[in-house]
Amino acid sequence: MILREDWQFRGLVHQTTDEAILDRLSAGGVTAYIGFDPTAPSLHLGSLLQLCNLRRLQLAGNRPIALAGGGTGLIGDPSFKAVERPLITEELLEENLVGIREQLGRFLDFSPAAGPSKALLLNNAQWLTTVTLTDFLRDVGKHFTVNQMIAKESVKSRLDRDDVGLSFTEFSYMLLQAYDFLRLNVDHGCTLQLGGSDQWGNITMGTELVRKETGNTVAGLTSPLLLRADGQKFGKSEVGNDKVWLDASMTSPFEFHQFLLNADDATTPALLRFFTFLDHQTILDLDEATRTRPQERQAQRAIANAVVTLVHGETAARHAERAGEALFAESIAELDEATLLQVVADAPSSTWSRAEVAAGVDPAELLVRCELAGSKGEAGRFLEQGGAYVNNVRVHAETAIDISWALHGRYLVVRRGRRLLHLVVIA
RNA sequence: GGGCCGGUGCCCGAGUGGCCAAAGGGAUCUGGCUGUAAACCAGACGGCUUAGCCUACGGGGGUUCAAAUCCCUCCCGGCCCA
Repeated sequence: MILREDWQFRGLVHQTTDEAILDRLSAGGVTAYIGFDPTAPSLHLGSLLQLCNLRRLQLAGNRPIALAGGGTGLIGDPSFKAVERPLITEELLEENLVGIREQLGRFLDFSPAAGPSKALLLNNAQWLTTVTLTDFLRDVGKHFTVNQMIAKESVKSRLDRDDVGLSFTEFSYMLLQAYDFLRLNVDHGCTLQLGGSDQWGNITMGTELVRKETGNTVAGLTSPLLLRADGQKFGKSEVGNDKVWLDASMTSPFEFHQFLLNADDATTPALLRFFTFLDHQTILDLDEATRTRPQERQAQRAIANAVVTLVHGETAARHAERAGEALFAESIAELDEATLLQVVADAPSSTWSRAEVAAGVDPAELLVRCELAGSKGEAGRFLEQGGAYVNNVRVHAETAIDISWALHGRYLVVRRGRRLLHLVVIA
């Protein structure tokens, strides 16, 4: 499979500084980089497309560089007003990089066996914290005019607003990113930067800086932003308003799987192309399946299984799928003990004494103690609205729950809403 | 440093002494329909021992029977001037 054709089929190319870059990538031997945010101990769904792109590159014989934005994370925003770039300490950054490194390893080959296309993980703190101010202003700043910088679409909206300003630090961000590209070109022979379409302005600053400072020609390529059918940015968690993380302890494999399984029909063609490595014919067949038999959700299943397998492994993917089936399609009371435990393996759990359950449990208190409701008032609301279930049976405020409810004599599966679970183990 | 404007619930935003737990929108949550979807419809959306009480309108202090609303002060943001 030729990379150019594959990427065009998948719609991965939004803009390029030089269309011929696709041919060079197809031929192999190109060193390319993408920046990642290291302010959390895990990457999230928003990075998945870029991760896949790096993987695709490497599979085609190119060398991927994952660049952690530790420099920018360390600086943060001095005006405190932007929550987007929280201040981060060097120790925390190091910790985060450990987790991120492991996640990258699922997509990229960092082993020496990969030869010249062995992946690299770098941290821009390495050069951003050591370059001197005068060097930076002379070598980087002199190549750009403020006039062109304020014309960038990325800062224009901020400059036009009359309630918030744009700090000099934030404004300088594009120069820092340009400098990254310069260092990677000089030190590692990197000639391509990838990113989302929102990165276009920053990327072109980089290609320009490299050309002016070294005379080398380097390229930029952006991928389209993945949007949901309703125009919202894709990647928010189903439960709450959180991001979908790649770390199993932050977003369980089950939750992750469910999130993808619930993707709306209109988004599946893009998800299949962006997030899976399925061949073209399989993708076209799945498109067709979505069109003609949407209720089977074959595409969603394929996406969920493929992505969870890639991120968490095959076993986790199988368990997640099985758990969903049991939870939504079968009677939970009829599962044998081992299957039941496997189904709720991802859910938080707590241990209660036999005596207190035998004495009878108030449903509202049950929800609060299982952390499925934030307060008694909220618990009351869920019960009133019919959003509380024990062992998949809807319960109300006056429902008396006692030891006779226990599955296998010692479990209560408490659920709030569609898919928020908690397991009570009776000791 | 000076002048002017502003800081309201998760976000945006109305409110300029009592009728304010605070309009409206968005987000979120629950239910209904359905395909564990989208769209749509209905309801909820600070807490509690819930016809009541407590906590909340940047922080602190004050005026008043009564303050998100008035006064003082501090902090933060924006615009302009130096």
